[in-house]
Amino acid sequence: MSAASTGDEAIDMTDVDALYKMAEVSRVLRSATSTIEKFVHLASGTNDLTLMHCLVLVHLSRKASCKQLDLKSATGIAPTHLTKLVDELTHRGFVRRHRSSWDRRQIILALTAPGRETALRLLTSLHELTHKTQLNAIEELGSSLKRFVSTTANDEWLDRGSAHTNEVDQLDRGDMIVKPIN
Amino acid sequence: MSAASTGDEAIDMTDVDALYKMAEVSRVLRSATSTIEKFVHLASGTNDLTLMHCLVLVHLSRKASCKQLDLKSATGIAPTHLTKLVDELTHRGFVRRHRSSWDRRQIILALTAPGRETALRLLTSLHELTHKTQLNAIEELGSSLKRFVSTTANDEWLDRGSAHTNEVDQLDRGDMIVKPIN
DNA sequence: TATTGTTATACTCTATAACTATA
DNA sequence: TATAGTTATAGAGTATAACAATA
Repeated sequence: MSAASTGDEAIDMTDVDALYKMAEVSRVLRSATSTIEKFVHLASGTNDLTLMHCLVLVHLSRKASCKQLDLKSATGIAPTHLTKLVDELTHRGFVRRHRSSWDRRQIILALTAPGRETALRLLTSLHELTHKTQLNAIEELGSSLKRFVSTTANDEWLDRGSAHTNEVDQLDRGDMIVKPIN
Repeated sequence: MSAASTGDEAIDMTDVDALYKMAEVSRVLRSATSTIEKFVHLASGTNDLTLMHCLVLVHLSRKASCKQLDLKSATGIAPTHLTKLVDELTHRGFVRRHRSSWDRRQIILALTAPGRETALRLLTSLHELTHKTQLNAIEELGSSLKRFVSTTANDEWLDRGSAHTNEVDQLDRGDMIVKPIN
């Protein structure tokens, strides 16, 4: 109920309202996040898994195994945070960590049986409860914001180039020899 | 570059992609936030003002004075955080805090001359640099997310009613007798 | 030297609870 | 008792820098 919703919707929207909207979207986003997290709570039994935990679980459930590097680029989670998330998931017995014998710098991740079950239950919940409309809503969402950001980012005022290091992940085989660590 | 963008845009979007999108939107939102914050940095001279600081500044610049309670409901900022924000803005000399003599529980906020200047410079920057498209993008954004949240929130699975205490702010006069505190 | 991952720290915003002062 | 605001704490996620191990 910011000042943005006091009359002529998108027509008379002033610049000020952009600020209100930003804050509102940010809040609603948290709300949506916690909604999804509730699904995982129900699916997993624990109440300690966040949206980012879900992301990791779901991504891993799609592949037999996955390099941590690919997980990073696929989810966009900061490496420093990813380490903690995998720590916690490993500690809960959902994920196993291996070290690649091919390139010993890399970590290979794989779900355990309970981890895979949990991920599948989460996906089932999401499938039952989300509808095309919602998915499309989220879809539009991302592109809308990206439009906003890219337009302003190219402006003369902002010299500092935004370090966008988005690389696609495509090169995971998941069939190399690995050894357990943790 | 999540797994969501590997082919048929919104058509073949699976439930999984909702998760990726959520995380992506969250990240892009931060990006947009920092874009706006750069405007304030340029307008204010300091680099220590966040989007929420902007919100407060801009909201205050629209009224002669403003109850903190109204600021809370207008911006949606948590009371606990609002205290800190106003602390900082007061410390920077942008805001003055008064105690209402009418209801001595309430705090009345007003911009100082530098604060008002900064707010106006910020608004000018925003006006020059944002376009209708971007504003509409943000507008759609909020409603999209809200649709997602409200649809899932009414589900049988989630019993805990979301405590939505959104009240509109309309009752600030800004012409009552106030006394300085800080 | 460059890359992968870890550790540690600081920061922003939220949520909660306990508290003061006032109504 | 209820309301306005403050304080303190914990949490999630990000950013950054320093570091180890490997390539």
